[in-house]
Amino acid sequence: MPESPEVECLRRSLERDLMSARVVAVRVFRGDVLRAVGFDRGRDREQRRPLLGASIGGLERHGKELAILEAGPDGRVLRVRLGMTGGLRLDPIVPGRALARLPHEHVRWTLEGASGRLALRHVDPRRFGDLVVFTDPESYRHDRARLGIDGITASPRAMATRLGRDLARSRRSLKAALLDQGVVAGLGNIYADEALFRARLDPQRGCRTVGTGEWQTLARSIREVLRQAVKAGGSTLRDYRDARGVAGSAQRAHQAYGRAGMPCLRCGATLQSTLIAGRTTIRCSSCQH
DNA sequence: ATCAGAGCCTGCCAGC
DNA sequence: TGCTGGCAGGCTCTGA
Repeated sequence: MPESPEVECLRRSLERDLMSARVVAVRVFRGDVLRAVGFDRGRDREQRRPLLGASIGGLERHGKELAILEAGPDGRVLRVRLGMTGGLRLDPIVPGRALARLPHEHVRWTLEGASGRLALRHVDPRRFGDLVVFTDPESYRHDRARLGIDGITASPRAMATRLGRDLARSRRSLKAALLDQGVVAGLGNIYADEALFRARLDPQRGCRTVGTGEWQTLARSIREVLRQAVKAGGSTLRDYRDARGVAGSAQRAHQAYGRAGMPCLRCGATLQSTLIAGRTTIRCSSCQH
């Protein structure tokens, strides 16, 4: 489902209702989507009832990863990676009426807060995503250091510096490099193509041939594409919804992704589909260089 | 260092 | 109608 704009929209749609709410019950329907790391004692408990008893202190996003933090300096952290088809949804709980398990619902948290009683449900048909409980914020942030600079929040200047630093000597193609979450975090197949299209850079081009000015252009394009997608509520191609079931409209603004065989909106040439780094890539061979 | 390919899963769609 | 193959927004491992 999601690249970082969709995860950011999901985060925002959860934030108000989850803040300060308390986890009063947890049901794990499918244990193999869940892992608890770093717990000397209580690992078993966290795997059976992750975050039980927690008051939610915050929701963070970095790249495509979402973290739900228990309040307090030593609070537990639940890291959510949605993979291709994962999602979280929030439903009010009506007294006396049980919520049936959704297809592919793997974990359900029952929360009590200012918004009343709510069910937070993790749903993921393909199960490419996972849930990990960390003992505390520090161990979570240590793990998160694998990720590069965040494409939505980083300044274009910092992003350009990071791109140049990590990639200037790389033999990889630009497309492969943008999909690497260790450089800039948050781009997936859609927004990588969109950012390269806007920057007029050929996805097949080797990183080593890219100059300083072009890294700056690319950094601006990345930020712009991601931020516009957040404003539009994310891209809903088939199944993405925020926590309240609201679809996004960013797909209407796509200029490259999904437009193979159609005319380039800049120059009119036919957009081409190629396979780069194992992923379908759409590009205009006449105006991306 | 980098790439292709395979694998992890399920759902959907086009073509036969 | 029903089957088959191909494809999908992610990520990780293997072997070359």
